[in-house]
Amino acid sequence: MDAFYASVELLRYPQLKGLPVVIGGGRRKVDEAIRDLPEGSTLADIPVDAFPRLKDYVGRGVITTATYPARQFGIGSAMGLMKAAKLCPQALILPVDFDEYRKYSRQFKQIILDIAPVMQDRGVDEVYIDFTDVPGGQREGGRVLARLIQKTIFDATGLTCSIGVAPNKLIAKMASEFDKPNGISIVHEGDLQTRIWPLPVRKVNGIGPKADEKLQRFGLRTVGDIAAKERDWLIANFGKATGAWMHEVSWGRDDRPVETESEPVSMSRETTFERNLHAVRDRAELGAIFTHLCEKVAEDLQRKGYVGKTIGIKLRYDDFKIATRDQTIARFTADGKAIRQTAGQCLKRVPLERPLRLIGVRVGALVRVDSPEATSPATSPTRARTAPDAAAATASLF
DNA sequence: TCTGGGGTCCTGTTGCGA
DNA sequence: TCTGTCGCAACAGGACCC
Repeated sequence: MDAFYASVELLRYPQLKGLPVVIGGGRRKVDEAIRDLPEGSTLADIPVDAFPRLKDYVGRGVITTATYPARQFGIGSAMGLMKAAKLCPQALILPVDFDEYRKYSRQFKQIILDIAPVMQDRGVDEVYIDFTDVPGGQREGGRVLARLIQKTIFDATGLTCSIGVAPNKLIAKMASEFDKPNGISIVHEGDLQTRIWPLPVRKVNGIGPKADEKLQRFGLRTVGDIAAKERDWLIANFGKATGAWMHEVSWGRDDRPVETESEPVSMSRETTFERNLHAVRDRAELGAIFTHLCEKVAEDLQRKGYVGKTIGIKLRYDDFKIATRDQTIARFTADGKAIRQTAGQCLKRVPLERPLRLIGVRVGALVRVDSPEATSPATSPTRARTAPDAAAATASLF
């Protein structure tokens, strides 16, 4: 298989070109900051001076994405806004406009589908493409097709797009980062030693901060360092699955196909509060938020045509520790009240002494509402396992 | 100084029935 | 009847990604 990995650059406000800009923050907060901007103006025609600066932003939130000039200051995705403000106080801050992103995302994917129909959706701005069977796909090692895709997307949307071409998804994704933004990188099997092995291990999709840290402890800094280790050594130190996976990855091997369709496994809604809330003191407020989240998940399920039967909750305490509880019920549901009821049961099994900063509701084990399972008679009640922390329940607080 | 929201997948533990 | 063990499903947590 030959794979493309394409990602579009969604920051596209021309007047902001070359400036340090971050997108992020609580939507509400940033909206407040730009409330006084000219009526009816879209972000694209707002003058640079009108945008708020990071130094003027106060409150919780993280960076969703940042322009390359902003990255020069050390700013990156998922960084707290307060920290980013220290690094580059003059950076402009824009609200996250997911509706807008989704619109462009659909366009970008449709264009690719029209050209190369074997496409895997990887989120709002990224896709994998198997172009093995695309007529002319092999010309100049894929470069001709990549250029066509870039040009078509740019003409239709004004978005630039970085593309990696390689024998598999793993390498294609890494290749796409070689020449950002708006680049095309082609990596052949024989380029493994020269182009992949020198990369830091963190560049591998699937090696995050934790795995990186552990690898560093063993003195493994680059992909090549991993490749130099025996497979058995990796398995002994990282576990059977992870160790074997690391070995394969470091040798550039990846046989995952490009998956053109997938069904969702779960849907959830969660929210971080403006200030920490306490289960007792802020009971009414929390209860209202909790119910609202259940209704939102129910709406999402109904709108998308799914029902689920594993209901779960998630709490994040003030110390950032997370607790989750879930429970599988006998019948599939997409009903807000049913979700609320089971989620409430889950809540009784979790400690509620500490202040909370986030609460979330999740529905998993999804099937399509029109599938046979969805309407089949209730399965025998799941074994009620005694909750080990049932004693921690602080009465029925919600 | 802090750290969003929506997901997926994996791992270890535990309880249950065969 | 008692006990061990094995596999499965459910659950909790955590890593990771966009």
